[in-house]
Amino acid sequence: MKKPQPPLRDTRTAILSAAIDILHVHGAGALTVRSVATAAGCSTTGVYTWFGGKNGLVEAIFIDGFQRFGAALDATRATAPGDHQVVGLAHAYRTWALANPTHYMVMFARTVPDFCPSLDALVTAHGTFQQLVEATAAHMRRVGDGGDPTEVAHHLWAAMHGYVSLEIAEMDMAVDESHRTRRFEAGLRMLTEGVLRASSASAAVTAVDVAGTVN
Amino acid sequence: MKKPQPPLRDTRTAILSAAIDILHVHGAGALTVRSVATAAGCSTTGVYTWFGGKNGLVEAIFIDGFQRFGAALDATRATAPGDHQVVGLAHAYRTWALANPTHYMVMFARTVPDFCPSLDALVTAHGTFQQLVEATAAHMRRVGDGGDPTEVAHHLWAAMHGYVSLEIAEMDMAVDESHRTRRFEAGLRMLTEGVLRASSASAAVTAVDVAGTVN
DNA sequence: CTCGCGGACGTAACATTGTTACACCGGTCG
DNA sequence: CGACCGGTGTAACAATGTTACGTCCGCGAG
Repeated sequence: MKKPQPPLRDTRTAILSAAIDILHVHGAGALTVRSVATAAGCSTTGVYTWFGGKNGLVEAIFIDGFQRFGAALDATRATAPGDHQVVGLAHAYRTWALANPTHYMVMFARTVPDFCPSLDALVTAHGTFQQLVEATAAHMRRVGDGGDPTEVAHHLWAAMHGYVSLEIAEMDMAVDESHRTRRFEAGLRMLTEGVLRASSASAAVTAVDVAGTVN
Repeated sequence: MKKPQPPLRDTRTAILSAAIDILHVHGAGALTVRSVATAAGCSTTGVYTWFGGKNGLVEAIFIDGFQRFGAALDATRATAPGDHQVVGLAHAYRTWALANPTHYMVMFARTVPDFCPSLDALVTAHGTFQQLVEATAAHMRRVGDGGDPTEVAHHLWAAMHGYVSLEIAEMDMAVDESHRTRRFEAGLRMLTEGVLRASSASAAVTAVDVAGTVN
């Protein structure tokens, strides 16, 4: 089979990076096929030859976002392998999301109306999530918690996503940035302490009797 | 000043309800001025006379959503005034959000690209949030917690929003609905117990020393 | 009663956006 | 050399948000 891929894919990467630039600078509303094409130095056809359309481009943005996101989390895990790896990961999570709010929203909030991530894209997202699971598992092992790390990581993820996405949507009525940071850290502390405190509690996470709590 | 408003605003309500119907049934991507106008039985001009454009219409949807959301939460608070009012409120929160996912996303996730809620809209949203604050305050009073109810309510809100919005975006890899429900309830239980447990903890929420937790 | 005015409305146009059809061009292989 | 095939650009088409303009109706002034 011929040369695997001559530098033809350069236009593909040019288009993708131009799209991500536009998304970061001007928001999802400015992410038009024409603006991306002109920024990439080609015509609109290029978007269709390399991505099949706008949805394909958004999916590439989605996947690329999770790769960058995962890389940022990975870097944090590598440089801060101490006791508070989960806490460091959470801070990296929030830092990346607040530094790339539009990208984060494309990944988590379906900012582009008619876009639905494919299975491949969801697999990439799942891989990023696994980092949180691993860090959580290490943390729980260190503390002697016998619960299910995946489930605990889901709780952590949901909480981090809640704080961060409310913050991005400017729906938390916090006065200033430092207040938001303190709130996030306080919630994070409560969570980690609460999750780790009782092994029985996190064991009950996977099979909890529910009936009594509703009313 | 003449009659305040003769039934002229009927077209306004017709347009708004048609828009909400379309949003609920076909999603935010199908929310076009033309489709709304035809569904409401008028021309596209009506949207501009009554809402000033698509952004105005989306803002009306935003406000109406928070009013309905607040009414649902209010109803729950009225019918379940027992000990677990916060828990009941959380369930009502999740139930409403999962029953109206596209509406919820317009309200919290900026699904419509170039829409930014005005100050009035944010005031309405804040009013809905106050219900959560009041229920939290009552709960904390009952348990003797001396922390700041507003801050605690923010933590609860962020967590609920995290679970629910991940669920709506199909980003939580839960097998089935009951698993998601159990997860939500387990997280909610952890949260309420954790928040209430130590008054000192929730007092520290408002002024927590941070420096040591980052690394 | 007539006239004029102003608000609500519809028709039709315009700019923008996603998408597609078609022609071109350069390399590769028979 | 000629045919094919993939990447590219131009130009068109349908849909959408928006606006200009004309129309109709109700109401108050003269």
